[in-house]
Amino acid sequence: MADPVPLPRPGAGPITSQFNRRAPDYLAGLNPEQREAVETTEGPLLVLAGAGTGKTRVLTTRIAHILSQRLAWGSQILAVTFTNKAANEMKKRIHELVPSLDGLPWMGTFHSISARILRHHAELVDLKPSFTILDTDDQIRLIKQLLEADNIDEKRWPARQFAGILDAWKNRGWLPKDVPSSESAYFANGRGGKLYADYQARLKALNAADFGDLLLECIRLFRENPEVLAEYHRKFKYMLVDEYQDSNTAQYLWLRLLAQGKPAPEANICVVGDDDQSIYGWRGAEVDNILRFETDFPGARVIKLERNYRSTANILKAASTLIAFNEGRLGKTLHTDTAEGGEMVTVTSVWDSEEEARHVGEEIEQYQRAGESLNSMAILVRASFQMREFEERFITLGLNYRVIGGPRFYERREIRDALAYLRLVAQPADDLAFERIVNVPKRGIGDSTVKVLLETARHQNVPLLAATRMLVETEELKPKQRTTLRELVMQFDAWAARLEAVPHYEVAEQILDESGYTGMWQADKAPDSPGRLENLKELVRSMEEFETLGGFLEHISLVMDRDSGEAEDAVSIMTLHSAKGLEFDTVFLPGWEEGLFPHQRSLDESGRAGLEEERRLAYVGITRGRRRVRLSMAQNRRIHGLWQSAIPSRFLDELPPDVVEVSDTGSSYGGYGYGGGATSRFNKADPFESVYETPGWQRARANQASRRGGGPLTIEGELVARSVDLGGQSSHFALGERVFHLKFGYGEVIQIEGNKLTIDFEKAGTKKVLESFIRKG
DNA sequence: TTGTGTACAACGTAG
DNA sequence: TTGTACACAA
Repeated sequence: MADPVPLPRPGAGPITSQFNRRAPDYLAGLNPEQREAVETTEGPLLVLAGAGTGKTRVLTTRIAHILSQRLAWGSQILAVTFTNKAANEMKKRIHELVPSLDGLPWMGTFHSISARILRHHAELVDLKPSFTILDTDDQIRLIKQLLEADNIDEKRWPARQFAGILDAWKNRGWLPKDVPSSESAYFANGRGGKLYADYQARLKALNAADFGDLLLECIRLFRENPEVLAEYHRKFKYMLVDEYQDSNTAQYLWLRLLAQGKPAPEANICVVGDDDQSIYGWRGAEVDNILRFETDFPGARVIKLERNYRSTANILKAASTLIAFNEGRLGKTLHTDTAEGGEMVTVTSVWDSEEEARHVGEEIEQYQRAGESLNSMAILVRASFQMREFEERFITLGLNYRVIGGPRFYERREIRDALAYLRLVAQPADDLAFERIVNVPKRGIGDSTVKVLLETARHQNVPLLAATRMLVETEELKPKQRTTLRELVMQFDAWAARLEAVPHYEVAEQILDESGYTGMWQADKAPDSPGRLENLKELVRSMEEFETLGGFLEHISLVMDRDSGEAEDAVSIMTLHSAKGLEFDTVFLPGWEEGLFPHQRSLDESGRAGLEEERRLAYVGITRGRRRVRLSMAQNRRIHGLWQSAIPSRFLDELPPDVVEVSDTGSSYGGYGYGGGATSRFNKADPFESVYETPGWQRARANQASRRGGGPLTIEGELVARSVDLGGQSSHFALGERVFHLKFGYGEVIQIEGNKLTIDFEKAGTKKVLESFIRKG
C-alpha cells in the first residue's frame, strides 16, 4: 500500500492547499451521513441516495478525499456513470474541487471506458486498435444486408426489430453461443441465433464494434485473458459507480470482474443509487442489482441519504406523493429543513402543443425580465419529437436555447456523410462508410457498379476499398466508372498520406473540398443547404480540440452532444431520461397526457411494471426543480398528422391537491377542460377508465369489431380506420354536409375515406381529420 | 444511372 | 406530417 502519492503543488489553488490541514474544508459542508459516505473509503459501500440529497457531491468529494488522504493517484480511481451528461458533470465538479490533478481519474460512461480499454487490447478480441464504433444507424444497415443475403423478407422481419433483439441479448451479456434456442426462435423462424453469429463475423471483418460489443468484448477480454484483468485489478484501487440502479446484466458482469481484484468483503467499490429513479428497465437494467449488492459484497456498509437540499417543500411533497403510488419500493422518505413551502406546483391546461410552447415561452421571458438566467431553466419532455415545437417557438421569439440529446448533431445527413469520408481514411476496412460515400456526391456509380464491387470484395475476402483498388486495374468495369473509381482510390491514398504531415482538421477540410462534397451543397439551392455547410464548418472546427483523427472519431461516436456554447445563457431542452442527475431552478414538464406520459408503449409492453417506471420518470422530472415546477397538458395533440384529443395524465391526479395550482389558458371549450368530474380534478373521465380510450384498446376493439364483421364504429383512431375501411360507405356524414370541429370551426365535407374526412373549413382551410372529431353543423 | 411519383410506416427512452 | 422504399420513366 506504500504507493507514491501525489503531493499538492504549493499554491496550486485554495482547495489544494487545504488538503494539508487536519479537518479538511471540503468536508465541512457535509451532513453526518454524507460525511460518512465520503470517509468510508475502504471496503464495499452502498449509498442509497434520494433525489437531491447530494449524491454527486458525495461522489466527487469522495474522490477528492481519496486524493487528499493520498490513498491513490488520480489515475488509480475508476468512476463510472451511465450518461455523458452525468460524466461531464462529474468531471466539471472534480475539476472545481481539485484543480491540479496528478493523473486524471478514469471518469466516463461504461461505454467510453470500455472503448478505452478495448483499444489497448484490441488484438485480443480480434480487432485492430483503430476499430470503428457503429451507431444504431450503421447497425441497421448492416443487418439489412445480412437479411438480404439470407433471403429473409425485410417486410416481415424488420431490421430495426432485430437490432432491438440483438441489443437485448447483448444487454444480458450473451455471446452468440449463449443465446438459448427459445430466444433464437423469436426472429425469422429461429434464424435469430445464426444471424447474430453472422453479424458478429461481419463486425470483425469491418473492424467494428457496436455499442453492446464495447461492454461484451470487454467482458470477453477479461475472462479470456486473466493477466489483462489482473493488470486492471492492480491499476484501479478505488471504484465508484453512479446510478447503480440503472445497471444491466452486462454492466453488472463488467463491474464484478473488475472488482474481483480483492476478496469481495475488501473490495473498494462504492455504488450510489436510488430505486425510485430506476428508469432504464427498457434497456435491460436490473433493479435487483442494487438490492443484491449486499449479497455480492458481504459486509458492505449501507448508508442512506434522505435529506434533500434541492427542492422546496411543495415540490418535494408533490414528488413524494406521486411516487408513493408505486408498489415495490425500498422505501425512503425525503426530508427538507426548509419550513417554507415555496411556490405552488402548477398545472396548466392548454389547447394544443403549439399553445403549450407559446405559453412556456411567455413564462420564460417573464422570468428572464425578472432577472433570472436562462441557464437556470429547463424543459423536460418525455419523447424527443416534443422538442421541435419548443425549438420553433424559441426561434421566432429569439430565445436562446440548447438541445441536449434528441435529434443529434452527428445524426444529420451532412455530418454522417463527412464522417464516412473521415472514417474511411482512418480505417480503410469500413465498408459501411465506403458504401455511403462512393456515390456522394454523385459520381455515376450506381447500384449495379456497387454490386460488382461487393462481389469482388466477397470473393477476394477483402474490404470494399481494397476490392475497388483491384478492380480498377482490370477490364471488368465500364471505362467511365473505372476512371472515376480509380481517381477516388487515389484520392483516399493521398488523404491518408497527408494525414502524416498535416494536422487532421486541415486534412478534413481538404477531403470535403477535394471530394466535391462541399461543392455539392454549395450547388444545392435548397433552403437548408447553407445551414448544412455551416454544420460542416462546425464539424471541422470541433476537430481542432482533438489530438488525432482517431480521438475525434471516438468522441463523435460515443459523445453525441453538440456541446456548442456551454457558456452562453440558454434554456435547456432535453428528455426526462437525459435530465437525470441535473437540477434547475425552474423546470417545465410539458405533455402530461395519457398515452404520451405515461407512454402507451410502456404500458402495452410492460403493464404495471411499465406504468411504475413511467411514474419514476415523472418523479425524476419533478425532483429536477429547485424552486419552480410547471406542468402542462395539451387537450389536443397531432400524431402522424392527425389530431387526437388527449386525456390528462393519471399522474396529474396523483399529485397532492394542496400544493398544486391548476389553471388554463382560456382557450378550452366546454367539457374538455379539467375539473368537471367526480373522480378527477383534470378530466371528466376516470383516470383508470381512460385506458380504454387509448390507441392500444382501440386497436383491440377494432380488431374484435372487424372480426365480427364491422358495424358502425364511433371510436376514434387511425388504426381503426385501416381495419374497417369500407371505402367511405361507413361514414355518418355525407358529402357537402355542414359540420363543426372544435379546433377548426365550421366547414363542409368534401371527401370521405373511411372515417377520415376531408373538410373545407371556413376559417382554417382544407384539412383531413377524423370523423370522431366532427359534429353535425 | 438518375429522377420522380406513390405507398406506407413512423413518434420511445442511452450509449 | 415526414421520411423512406420501391416501381417505373427518361
